[in-house]
Amino acid sequence: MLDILDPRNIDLDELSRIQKDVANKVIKEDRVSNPNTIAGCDISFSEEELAYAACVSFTYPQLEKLDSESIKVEIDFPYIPTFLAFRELKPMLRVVKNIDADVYMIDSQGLAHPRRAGLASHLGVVAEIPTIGVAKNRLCGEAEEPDSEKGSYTYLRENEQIIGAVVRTRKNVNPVYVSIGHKLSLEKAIEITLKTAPKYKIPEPIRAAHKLATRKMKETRTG
DNA sequence: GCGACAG
DNA sequence: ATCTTGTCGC
Repeated sequence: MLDILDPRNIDLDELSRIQKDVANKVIKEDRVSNPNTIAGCDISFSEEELAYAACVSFTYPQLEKLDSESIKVEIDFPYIPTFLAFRELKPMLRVVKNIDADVYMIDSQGLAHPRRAGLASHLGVVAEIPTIGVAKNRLCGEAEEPDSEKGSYTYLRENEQIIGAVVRTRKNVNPVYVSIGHKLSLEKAIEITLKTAPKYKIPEPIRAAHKLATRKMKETRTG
């Protein structure tokens, strides 16, 4: 029996071609002038093949909660660095479809990816929505350490090109990795990231989505 | 060949 | 990502 979760049974060259195609379709300029609503998306995993995807929207820049949605999803692809989209794209698409917002913040890289097609960009291109990639860790590129004050940032570079920014959303706390997802400039992405993180390192929309997904997952485990 | 490697 | 209590620091 073929194990679909076994990385050895996957044609990574073919998936790389898909990612390069996605990268060519990414729009790096602002197609949203003044966003009034921002949503965050995330997924929580329980077992290998079961997870919960959540999306929560807020007013911007006031950050008042507007709407939320969470769904149970089947996972049919393993976690392989640089191929995260093939594991989380479908669940994200389903949950994003139910929540309306001007901009979507995704817990992953956007252009700050070896083939410039991280999950945030992939989702943006496929769903045709403005997205921002906000990751807790670096995938590729190099950058200097930003100042420890909140709001400071440095650019993440790879081969002389700026692919993202290392942003300090909280004083003396590890920075987040921000990059263009789709239909928004890097400057706008950084601005939105900072404005949606008034208190914690992780921007409120993503934080709320993560908490909702995790809560739903644990409710199913217990009850 | 070796190390790095979003979630 | 997830498994987990207390604990150090602003």
